[in-house]
Amino acid sequence: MATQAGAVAQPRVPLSRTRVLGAAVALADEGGVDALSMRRIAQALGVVPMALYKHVTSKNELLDGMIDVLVGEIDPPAEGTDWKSAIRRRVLSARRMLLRHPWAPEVIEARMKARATPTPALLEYLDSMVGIFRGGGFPIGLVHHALHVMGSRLLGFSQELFEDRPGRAPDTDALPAEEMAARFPHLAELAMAVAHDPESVVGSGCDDQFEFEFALDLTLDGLERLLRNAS
Amino acid sequence: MATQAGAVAQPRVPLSRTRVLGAAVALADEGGVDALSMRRIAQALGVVPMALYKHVTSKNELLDGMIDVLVGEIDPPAEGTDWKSAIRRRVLSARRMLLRHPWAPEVIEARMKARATPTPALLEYLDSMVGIFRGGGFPIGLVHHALHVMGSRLLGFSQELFEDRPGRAPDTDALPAEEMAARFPHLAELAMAVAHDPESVVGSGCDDQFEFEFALDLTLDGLERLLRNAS
DNA sequence: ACCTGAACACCGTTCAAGT
DNA sequence: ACCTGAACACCGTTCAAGT
Repeated sequence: MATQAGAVAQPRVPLSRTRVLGAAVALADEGGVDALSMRRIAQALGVVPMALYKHVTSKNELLDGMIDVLVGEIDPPAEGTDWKSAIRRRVLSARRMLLRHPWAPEVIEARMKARATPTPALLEYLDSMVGIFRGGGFPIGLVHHALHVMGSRLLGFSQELFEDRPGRAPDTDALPAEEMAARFPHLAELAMAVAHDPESVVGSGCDDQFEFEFALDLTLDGLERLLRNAS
Repeated sequence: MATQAGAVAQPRVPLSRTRVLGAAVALADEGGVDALSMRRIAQALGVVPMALYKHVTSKNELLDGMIDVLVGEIDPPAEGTDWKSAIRRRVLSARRMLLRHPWAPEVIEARMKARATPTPALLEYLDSMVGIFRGGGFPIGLVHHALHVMGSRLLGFSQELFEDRPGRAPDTDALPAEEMAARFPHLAELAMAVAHDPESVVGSGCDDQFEFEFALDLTLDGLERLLRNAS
């Protein structure tokens, strides 16, 4: 059957920056950041690798774009609440986004180290966060401190060293449990206590969501105290 | 001039795991994590690439080893002080280590996501930190919370989104200053205030060391308050 | 038994040749 | 003018051939 000349060679949906970034995010969600390559993104889109460079100038710029896609997934600030619950809600929304994209902290860390300035969407997000603090009566100098205190928690992650990593293969250098307990007695005691804590989720060891909110609230309470002393 | 057969072909200092890790850390210190490749480490050591695999089973295992080298640079815990200043000193020592190796957070983040367990040296470090909290009278459950609250600050970094990055080339997508100020009014106000703050270091914008300690102390004060309420 | 060169299966990106 | 195949300069790691 004959088709209109030229039409058959084109992809059904024309390539666009949005489609490239979408495919990249999907690839990273599936296979982690190691699975992300220009060639594989192209393959997923049914396109020759060089075609991507029309919509993205380099892999680094692609990573920046992916960060902005993620920041776009964070809920806009709530209207008509106090600063504390507005910040709290927003941070928890950022955290939900992050749980969908576990590769994000690593990419954000890497790109932030390389860039002179956060990406545009990140600037917008930070600007709005600063606006919430200001609206809550924070003097500008205290806002500055607050940003440092919140650190990466503003984006929903706290760079845990000890995350639950279910389903991961045991490390090749892992020690037997008894030897672990002998060498790291305090960690062993901690693991024991957490495992028997009725508050924590059964099987998973510790309730990450609870702990995240606990740390977030401690931080916010500290800032609230500073605000009271300042005014 | 004749030399003893075989002697001339050997490197003056025989290769060892320590030498491999040392060369890798030095390479990362110089050129960042992107400059780190097995081939380049081998070149720096005057050795064929495959020779490294005698002392290191893979690049990932090399990265783990590098992390342990860094953790080894953190000062041992101070004796005979209260928990608060012991933790504080140790964290500030970790931060000094980190300032010598700016690539560390990215590598730690990446490896921690990939491994089931922190590296052995990191476990030792965390165990000792837990020991300090315990020695200070913290109930084990509160130690658990404390670790989550401290998060990455235990290792001296707080994953700042807005670090000073002097000497970095301006981003290709950077906006002119006036447009920046218009689009991000709250950040502009903040930048202005920080620039005029007599407390901050001239030229650098904000005093990172001061802000780090400020955030650290706020966190430690929060934990101290929890401890008082618990006992 | 040890060591290592060549090879394999990838990368990101340039560039010139095609339409 | 646009698109793209081949090529370039790299990767980490396997493996077989050398000693």
